[in-house]
Amino acid sequence: MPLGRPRAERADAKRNRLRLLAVAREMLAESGPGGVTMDALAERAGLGKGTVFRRFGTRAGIFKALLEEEARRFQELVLAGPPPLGPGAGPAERLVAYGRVRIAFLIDNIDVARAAMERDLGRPAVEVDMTLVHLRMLLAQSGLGVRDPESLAVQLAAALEGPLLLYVTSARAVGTDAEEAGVRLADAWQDLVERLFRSDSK
Amino acid sequence: MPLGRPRAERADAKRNRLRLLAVAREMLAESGPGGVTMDALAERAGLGKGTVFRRFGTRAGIFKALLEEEARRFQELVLAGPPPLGPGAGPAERLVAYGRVRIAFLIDNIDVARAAMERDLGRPAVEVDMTLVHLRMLLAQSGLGVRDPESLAVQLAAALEGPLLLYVTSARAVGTDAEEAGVRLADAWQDLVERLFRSDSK
DNA sequence: CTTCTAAACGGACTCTACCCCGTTTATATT
DNA sequence: AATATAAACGGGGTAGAGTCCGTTTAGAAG
Repeated sequence: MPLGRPRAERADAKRNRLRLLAVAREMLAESGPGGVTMDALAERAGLGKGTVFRRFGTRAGIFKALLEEEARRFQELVLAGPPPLGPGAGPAERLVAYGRVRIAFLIDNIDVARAAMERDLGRPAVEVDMTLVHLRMLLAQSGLGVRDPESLAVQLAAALEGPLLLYVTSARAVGTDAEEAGVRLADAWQDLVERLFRSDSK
Repeated sequence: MPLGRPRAERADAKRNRLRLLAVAREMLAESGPGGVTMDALAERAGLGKGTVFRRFGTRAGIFKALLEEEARRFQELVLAGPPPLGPGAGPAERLVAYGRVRIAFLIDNIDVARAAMERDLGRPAVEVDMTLVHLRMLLAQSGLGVRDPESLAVQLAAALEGPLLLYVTSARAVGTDAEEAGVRLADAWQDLVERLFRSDSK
């Protein structure tokens, strides 16, 4: 009497989902995010357009899904890998390490990340939540006497991801810039975190 | 021999620009951002669609323009109004005050702000730049030994505006939430700024 | 093996942002 | 006033996201 769960994903549904993601990755590699249109994706995957939308809800949904695949890998490092990224180091150190890796990740996938937000602001998706959850945890462990840790986590998440998504990209016309901008942001992030922790001389 | 400037805005162009903004405000009031379509706007203003696009470049451009009108008013308060928002108070105090007012502003105009970004990420527009410029200035005055003030300003700007644009809105289905979320964010912002300044015991 | 039903499928349809380019007009110049 | 020209205008055309709903199918139950 399986009433609890909403019944497992049907086999054909799963097959098609994976196929669509694979094809999307191909198209992405060939012609960038702009080249991935819903029609083209459907046709090239040999499926109907309706199917694509039921599976991913929206165009941005496809990019979110792609991003999550990537992110899962590195989430494991965060949860169970070696310090300072994984457990074992102090909160401040881990925050800095997480920021550095996260920034690198976003720069590598900046096109996809931007496409994942487009036309779909306000639905942070699992993607962003990952950062949020992690920051929350580290802040809780930190022993800082924060008045509202939840809000601070939100702000720090925005400080970490926002600049990449909003600013760096616009200057991307230059090209190699992104690399350098990433380094600067990472350093600034470290500076910010350290100041935050230094302020608590308790 | 006026070669320097690109020749002033033509009279008819200006008239139409103002008319379009006025009509857009009307439509916004009547049916929200979703109700403002380019076709409808053009028709109701008695102009061609092409004109709308030449004037504002993109749909988001219209909302940016509306936002700027609003923002100009309060920018004056920042630059020349009474402390702590205006000059006269210390940098930390002014940062806190700016954040509070800015958050209130964004909450009041959250629909428009979101519409101004939609489909147009990566072009922060004058809107965001305002915050950036102001933060940069206050940080410079602060005497904090920041390694890279520019990057920190970017991060703080994101911390201030990002949460509104990304999180609050998604939970807006609830309704009255926004009000309360704004207060929490403002308090958290104050906390963040104060910690930042406290850390520098120079 | 047959039946049944929820879920998946497909593709025509709609709705809009945005482009293009031939036509019109404001304004500077003579 | 006549002329020249850069800018503005209009609105039909294109493309792509997202919706709808009738049809098909997986897979559970008997």
